[in-house]
Amino acid sequence: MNLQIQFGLRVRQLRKEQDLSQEALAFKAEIDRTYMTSVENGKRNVAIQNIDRIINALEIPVHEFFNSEIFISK
Amino acid sequence: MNLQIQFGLRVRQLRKEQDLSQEALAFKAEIDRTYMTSVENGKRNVAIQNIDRIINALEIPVHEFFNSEIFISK
DNA sequence: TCAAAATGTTACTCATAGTCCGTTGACGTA
DNA sequence: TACGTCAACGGACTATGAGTAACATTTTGA
Repeated sequence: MNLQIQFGLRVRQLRKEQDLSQEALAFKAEIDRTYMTSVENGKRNVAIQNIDRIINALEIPVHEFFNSEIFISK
Repeated sequence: MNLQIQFGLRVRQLRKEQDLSQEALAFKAEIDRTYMTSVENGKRNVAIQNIDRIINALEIPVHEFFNSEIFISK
């Protein structure tokens, strides 16, 4: 389980908690809907600028985003 | 202050704490020496696979890497 | 049950991530 | 004056991420 996969899982988790569709979150983050899909599914080697956009769209501090069981189970 | 800048500062902070040169850390992370320089200086839109490599080379859990004042000062 | 909404997949272009070669300057130390 | 180490930078190059369109599939709720 690498960080790319974990990142996608965490995005999906937080998105669901906020009851947002992929499209709605993608809109907030100003990225493409299909791109968001592939990010959540761990298919993309996302760069830090897009990581930043996504985390901001999820309205959570960076350190809280990464403070999750998902990132602890190495 | 965006995540790209913050990431570079945090890498530099942890590298210094471990008394490593940029070259030594780059070697551990299996990335280019000159690339490490530009990452630390916030010049690069690093992708998550390289973020993963760098954090692993720093031998720190992901959630601890991001649990720093650097990332709190938005 | 079936239309609409949400999600997933493929395939493509183009910008840029990342590498590899080197140079320069700052800073010790002898 | 040399000498070594380290960090920053640049040019040229290749690999790959960003971004999107078109279509397929799954999920949903009435």
